[in-house]
Amino acid sequence: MVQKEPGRRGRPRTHDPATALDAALGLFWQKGLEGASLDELATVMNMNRPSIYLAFGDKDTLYRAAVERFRAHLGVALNELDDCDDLATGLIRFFHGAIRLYTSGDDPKGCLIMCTAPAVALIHPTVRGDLFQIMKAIDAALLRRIKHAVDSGRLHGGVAPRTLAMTLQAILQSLALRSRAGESSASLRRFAKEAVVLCLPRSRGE
Amino acid sequence: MVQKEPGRRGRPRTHDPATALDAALGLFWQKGLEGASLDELATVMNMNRPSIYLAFGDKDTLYRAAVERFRAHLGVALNELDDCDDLATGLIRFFHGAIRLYTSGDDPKGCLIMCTAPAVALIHPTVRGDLFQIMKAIDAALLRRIKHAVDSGRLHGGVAPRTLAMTLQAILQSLALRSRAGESSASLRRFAKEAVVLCLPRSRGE
DNA sequence: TTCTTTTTGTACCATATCGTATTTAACCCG
DNA sequence: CGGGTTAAATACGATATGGTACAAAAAGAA
Repeated sequence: MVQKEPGRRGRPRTHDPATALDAALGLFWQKGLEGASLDELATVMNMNRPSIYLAFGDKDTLYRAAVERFRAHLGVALNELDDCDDLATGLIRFFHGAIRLYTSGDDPKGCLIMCTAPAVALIHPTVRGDLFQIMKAIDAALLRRIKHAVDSGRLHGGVAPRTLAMTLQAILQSLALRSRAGESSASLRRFAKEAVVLCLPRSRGE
Repeated sequence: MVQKEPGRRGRPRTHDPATALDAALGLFWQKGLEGASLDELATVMNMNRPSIYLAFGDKDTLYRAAVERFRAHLGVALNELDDCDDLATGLIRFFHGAIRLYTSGDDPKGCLIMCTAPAVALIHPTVRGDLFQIMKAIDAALLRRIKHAVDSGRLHGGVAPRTLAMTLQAILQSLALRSRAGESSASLRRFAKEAVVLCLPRSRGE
């Protein structure tokens, strides 16, 4: 019904795993790991519970898959930094893209990862491990971009690039938390723009 | 058993409400609102469930009381900023105090508010409102201190104080999330120290 | 002592939850 | 068409949960 792989045996699945995972992601995003029940998940995924278990494993595993998918979205947004010569404008674009994601939909939900994973991090050590790795990966991605700007002479290396990277992620995390708390996207955009100016040492160009 | 107020009628309570609330705070801090069951709460509080309801209301209300108590702790730490003439050293002290709080105990738990409230913010609008108000209050407290430094000529007013205040809270929030994710307190302390240097425009004194 | 008041403690209940055993359906291949 | 294979669908079960009714206890007041 959904797709026809010729060599595929047995009854065909009526769902597309990717869209089903996206639906699960949406519910986890809104309600968190513990707030989303399997019944609700089954509803939004258009699957019954046994099928979920067959396709994705138990609830924790499904949640971790949703987290990984969300992380991939962020990774794509991070790569957009490379499309921009100027680091400052690239960062502003990245932050504004994040704000758009965080405040999309009926009610702003912030970041699935930063807003829902910490709550269960101490109960689910694997989730905590995922969270730690994701933060480190974001640090690394920002650091790579910063070093590139320093090497090409467009950024004064006055402060440790590592500290700058962590501060930029702090801003990203704050955007995530604040949007979930209900702060307006206009306020967040203003903050992001001015925070970049605050944090970036003057580039030689301007 | 705990205290004898002369005019008090009825059977005396065997628990101290303040210490019971602290115990509940500890469990919510570790497991979040949904992860902490009433049975566990009753155990750590040394109360049975009906007594909890009589003293604190339902689970959500108890959680909000724990959040308010934690916020008061942060408020005290924020006031320490006034004890220090130099804003930079005051901020570093404040951040280091927060790190000490976030990484205290057997396993680091981060910030009760920033790490557990966002997960349920969309399900419990009152919690989201509390979260919003708390963020605004922290912004305001930092802003007040920044303006004071500007007025007394110790801080160059190059960037909007409001943006600086929000950026400083972003650092605080990042300390909360990162400590919960398992980052070492040594790394966090280094970050906090260097981030303050990065964010604060040079003061005239140095 | 007896009554009133307030808290404690036990028992209970309706429901929600996660997970699975089992049956039924849909498709490919021979 | 019939056997094999895979997934869907129904049903079930064991347990956990939030919340409360009710009884017992401990104090002051009369």
